[in-house]
Formats: sequence, structure tokens, C-alpha cells
Amino acid sequence: MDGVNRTRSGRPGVAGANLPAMRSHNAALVLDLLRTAGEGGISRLELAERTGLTPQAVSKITARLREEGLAGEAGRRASTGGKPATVLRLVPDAGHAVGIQLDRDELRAVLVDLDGTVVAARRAEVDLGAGAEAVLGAVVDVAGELVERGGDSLLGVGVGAPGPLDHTHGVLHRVTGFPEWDGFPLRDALAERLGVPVVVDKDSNAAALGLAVGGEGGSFACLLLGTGLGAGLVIGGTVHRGARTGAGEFGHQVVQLDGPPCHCGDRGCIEALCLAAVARGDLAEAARVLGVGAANLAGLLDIDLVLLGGRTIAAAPEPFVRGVAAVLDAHTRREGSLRTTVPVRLAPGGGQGVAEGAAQLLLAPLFGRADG
Amino acid sequence: MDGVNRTRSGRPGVAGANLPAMRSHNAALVLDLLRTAGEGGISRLELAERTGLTPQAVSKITARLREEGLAGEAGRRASTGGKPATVLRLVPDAGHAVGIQLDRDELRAVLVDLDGTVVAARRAEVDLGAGAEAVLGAVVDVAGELVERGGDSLLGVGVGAPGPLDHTHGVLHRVTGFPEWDGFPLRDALAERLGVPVVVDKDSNAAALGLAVGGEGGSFACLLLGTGLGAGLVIGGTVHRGARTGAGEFGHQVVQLDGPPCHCGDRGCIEALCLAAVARGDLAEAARVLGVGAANLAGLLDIDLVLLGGRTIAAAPEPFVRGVAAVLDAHTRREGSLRTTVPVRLAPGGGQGVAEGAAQLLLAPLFGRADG
DNA sequence: TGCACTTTGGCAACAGCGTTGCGAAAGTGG
DNA sequence: CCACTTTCGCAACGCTGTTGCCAAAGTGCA
Repeated sequence: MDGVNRTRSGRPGVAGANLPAMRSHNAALVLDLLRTAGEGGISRLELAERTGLTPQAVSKITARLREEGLAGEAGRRASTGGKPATVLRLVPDAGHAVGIQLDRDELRAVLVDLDGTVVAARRAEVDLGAGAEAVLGAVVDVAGELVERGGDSLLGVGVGAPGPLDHTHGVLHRVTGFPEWDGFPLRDALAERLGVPVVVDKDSNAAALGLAVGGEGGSFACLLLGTGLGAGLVIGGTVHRGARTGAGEFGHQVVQLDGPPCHCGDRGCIEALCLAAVARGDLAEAARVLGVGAANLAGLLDIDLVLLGGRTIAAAPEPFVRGVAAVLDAHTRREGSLRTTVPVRLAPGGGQGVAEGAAQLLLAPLFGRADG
Repeated sequence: MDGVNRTRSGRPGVAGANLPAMRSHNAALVLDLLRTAGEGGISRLELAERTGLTPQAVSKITARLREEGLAGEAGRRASTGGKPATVLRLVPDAGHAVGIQLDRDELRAVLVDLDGTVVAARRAEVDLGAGAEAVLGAVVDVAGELVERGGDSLLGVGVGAPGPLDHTHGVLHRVTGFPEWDGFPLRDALAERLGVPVVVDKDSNAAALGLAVGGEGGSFACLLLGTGLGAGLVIGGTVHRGARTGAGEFGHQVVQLDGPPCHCGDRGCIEALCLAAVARGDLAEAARVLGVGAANLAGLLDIDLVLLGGRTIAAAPEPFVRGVAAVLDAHTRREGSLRTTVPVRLAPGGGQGVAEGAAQLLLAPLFGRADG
């Protein structure tokens, strides 16, 4: 019921609940289970078990969802000695969202349905330094086409951009290397031109949201190493952004007191050490530095999983995954506690993870996955 | 409604809501506002505004709370041109909890009422190395007296202990320096001897919870420097513990690659660097190291506040607060963003913050502040 | 002093939520 | 063919917050 609460009062956790709030909370819950079940579907009784609601309540809720066109029947399961269960499914076409990754030199856009399936994809070259008009024009071109294709079921456009930025207002801050964007109201500018709701978030948060919705449970960190180094943090199933969308500033974590200077003005930042190692071809050292940062993060937050992504890692996944895992492994072993090593994996989604996650900025709220 | 959800299904965020859940959610919300209002009290209409509920709903809810003895009238406010508002207050004596700080060499216990006011306090010397029987005996002695004094309104006993431990089962892990406690079921042992519900958590988490309930809003970190160095993390008003109660492992964050060895087996940990600096009397350097760790944490989580506590800091607060603030300040200035510097303060509560927070492990759930 | 007005807050009727009681539908298995 | 199991909806119900309304208790002006 959190999502509703937030919407109503602005101050999280301080809002009362009423019947409509309860209703949409439960509907979102059921919808999320339907989505998670995927093509296999799920029966009403299973839904009842998983939600803790009575079967009768589930029947009423699914009936409403079917009326709204969000859910539908999809055959029946084999009998287990009685009347066979009717399998319910999400109707993927009932909603769509466009997701955009706006990077420093390229633009990726996808049209995604309720299921999370990519229905269409576009890619274009851009230059963030070419001025707002040119960049916005490119975005509107690419997105507009997909928006149209989404038709009536289009919920809006999500944008993942390099930070820092303010996701609540959709305003960019000083993007590293492109100070002219500082203060640019990207969300409102796009919403006006496209005529649909727009949500803007950091690229790393979008990627993390996509993975969380995509099935990664619990708490995890998604580390993106590309032109910069950022982290998307998922804590207990929801993306943690902090009050100023500042969370996930992973690249400028200091891991070497009085170390080599970083372009940020500090010394010994992970990003500086890591990029320097990559530049001289020493991927093992880059991975080790990344691993130390990941171990710090894992220890501080007690997360369940580390996912690696971004262009640099996509170019040579193996040494990074292995190197980071080695550091985490050594760390766990030293602790000697009961806990098993934090697993490290390559973030799925190929080069399109951020764009897909950005689409989830619009879709996730339907499933009760608050975007706050 | 989260607290209720968690209780019902065990799997957070996956539980349906029903009328009783809604009812207790709203009751907890109102109760929390009554508590926060303190001695000044709060009127029904103010409650309605703050919760988003209708005045009528608030009237019904407060009537129930009054029947249960949890709330009461406390005079009236001056009229603002109409009927003067009736001021409502929490009845502090309606509930009590005992909070215990079990440290390596001492024991502190407090009896706290619903308001958070300390009604009684005890202190005793213990030696964690003296064996379970002796330690448990001491705890039962001190706590038993306070439990009895709490009478019928006693909700239970909360214990803050040095980590690592498992707070969901109340089992200690390998307490640094005292390996014999590894696997000891402290919660169940105490619950059996005292005959009341017991909750066990890390000392730093208890301190953080106490501060969160005590009025610190938003997200903050509570860093405790004593015989060890730990952090309690409050994210969006709730203590973040992680799935294994492992979160807040702040002391072994590595801030100096290949730095001096730490007793944990790693190198360059904050704790090693910090304690070494303290040992040679260089508090400025200790504060700087702590500051770097705090800046890392603040950047990663985008927190609003850093609070410093623990014995070492209590002994000389000023250089630590100043030193940590200096590092955070420099860090913010470099970012050049709109955000203001993360403030650093001495954690209030004197030497008794952990014990008071431990009591809140029992009280906080009443106010809808989930302990998960 | 009296009357209009504002503000507080409870009573009563209401709509809507999930729950309970129960029975129909649709299978399996002896 | 019949007993049994399992699924699942209809109907009545209890309880939630909401709405409509009115009494109570002040202020302020004539």
C-alpha cells in the first residue's frame, strides 16, 4: 500500500489507508503475480496462497482485472483429483511503455509491453554536446515513432540518463563533461513535445529497476562501467535513490587514501583507479579495484547479488566477473561467518538493459512496485 | 501497511491487505503522530490533515485508541474563531519496554515508556568472556528487576549486542574477541528466563532505531566508534539490516588498497586505520579516516545526516565531529551540485543511546515502524 | 445582550472492501 | 455409477472509511 500512500501525501509512510487504496494495493499485487508467472500463468488458488487473501477475494479481484482487460484466462491445468484449475494470465498488450537510454554518444529506445517484452527497438547516434535542440529533436524523433506505435495503450516514456539528476522533477544536473545541461528540465521538455507522461531517472537506476522487475529478488547492486562508473541499488525489491536522487554514486567512493587524483577533485576514487587500469590494459587490476568497491558495498548493505554491466564490461565480461568475484570471495572467507559468498554475474539485457529498465519506470507502478 | 504484510506472509511486499490490516495500519499511524506530538498533543483535525484521512475517520480511530487506554484527552487549544479543538495525547504509561545494551565489558539497561521516556536505568559490569551462564545471570538480574517494574504494561525486552548476529532469530555470531558466543541463541535463552518477549539486534541498529523513533527523519547513518566500529543505517525512516542482519559493516570498509593489515584479515580497513590513529593520539587523522568512510557512505546512499556516537567519540567529540564534517564538506564542495553538505552531529542520548534504542525494538512496531 | 458566523466533532446512513457459508461445476478413482 | 476432491462463484455479512447532517462551543460585531 506504500505506493498509494506516497501518492496521497507526498510524505512517505505518513498516509492513511482507505478502501480504494486497499483495493488498488491488492489489484497491483495480483497483477504482479500474474506478470511474474509469465506464459505459464497462475491459478486463482495459487494467487490466494501467495497473497494471503481468501480465494473468494482473489476471484473478485481477477474478475475486475478481466473486465479492465488486464488479465485473461489461458486454458486449464491438469486435474489433481478435482475440478481442474483455470489458468490466468496477464494480457501483455493491455499496456505499453517506451524506454530510452540517453547516453553521451548514443540513443537507444525500446517499446515494451506489460510483460516486459520488447516489441520494437531503435538506435541512433547523438552528441550530448550538440546542444539541447539537436538532442531533444533526436529523442523526439526516435521516441515519437514508438509512442505512436504504442497507440492507446501507451502509458508514457521513461528516460535513463547519466547522472547526477533529480528524478522527482526530471531535471538534469551537471552531467560530467557536459556542464551546459545543468538544470535542464528534460522531463517537462519531452512531455510537452511528445504529449505523453515522461519520467526521468539515472541510467543506473533504470537498469536496476529493470532487473528487479525482471525477476531479481531481494537486494542487489547493479554496477555499470562505461564512460563513468555508477551503481543502481535495489534494497528489498525497490530502487533506492535517496532524497536527492544522489544514491549510487559508486565511482567516487574512495578506496585509496591520498591516491591518484580523480577528475572529480578527490583522490583515490574507484573510478579513477579503475579507468586508469582499463586504459593501460590491466583488466585484472581494474576488476580488483571494482571488487574492493563491491565488497565495501556488499558489506555495508548486506546485499544478495552483484550484477555487472555497462559498455566496458560488456566488451570483456569474463575478467571482470572473475576478478570481482575473487575479491568478494576472499572477503567472505575472512569473515568466516555462515553467509555464503555474494554471487557476481553479468547483468542480462545486452546493451539494452538501461532502455528496458527505463520503460519499467512507467510500468512498475502498475504492479505495486513504487518508484520512490 | 508494510508491517502487517510482513507479519502475515513472511515474504515482504507480497501480502494482501484486508480490513483488519488497514485498521491497524491507520491506528499505528495515528498513534505515531500522537507520540511525535509529545506533551503538546495534537487535535483531531490536525491528525486528519497529516494522515489524509477524513476527520470522521480520525474520530473513530481515536475513540478506539481511547477505549484501549492508549490515548487520552489533554485539555483544549485556544479557539481560532470557532469551537476550540480538543487536544489528544498518548498515554505514556500504557506500555513499557526494557532496553539493554550488552557490551563487551558492561551492561546498561533502561525501562522506557511509550513516549520514549526513561523511567528507570541500571548499569553493571560484565565480562563477555566469563561464560554464558555468568553473563546471562547478570542480564537476567538487571533486566528482571526492570521487567517487574514494568508490570502488566511491559511489552518485552530489547537487547543491543555487538555484531555480527542474526536478528531474526536472535542468535549471536562470532563476536570479535569472543568466539565462544558463536551460535548462541541469546533471544530464546533470555525469553525463557525472563518470561517475556525478547528481541535481539546489533547495538548500532538499536542506536539507529532509537534515533529514528526519537525524531530524526529521512535517511541517516549512525556511526559508533568504541571497541569496534559499526554503523546503523536508517533509510527512509526504517532501519536497514539486510537479509542476514549484516548491513552496517562499516569498520571493514577498505579505504586504503593494500594498506596496513586489519585483524579481520583484510588490509586498509577503516577500523584498523582509525583505531591505530586513536592509539597514537592522532585524533585528527582518525577523524579524517572516519570522514572518508562517511563520505563514501553518504555518496552511496544519499543520506541526510551523519551521527557520531560510541565511547571513543564520547570521550572527545569535538575533533571527531569537526574532522568528519570537514571531509564531507570538501566532498560536497567538489561535487558542486545543488545539495548542501551532509550535516554531522554527535548522537544524542549520552552513553545510553543503545539501550534506549533497544527498547524501541519492542515499542516501534506499535507505531507502524516496522522492525524489518 | 443578541445574533451571525466559524470551527469542532459526533450520529446515522452509506458504499465498498475482503470474509464466510454454501452450493454448483467438473474433474478423478474405485 | 457413485463417492470424493477440487475449483470457484453467488449471497449474506461484518467492518472499514466516507458522506451528509446537525449539535456544541467558541468569536466578533451590532
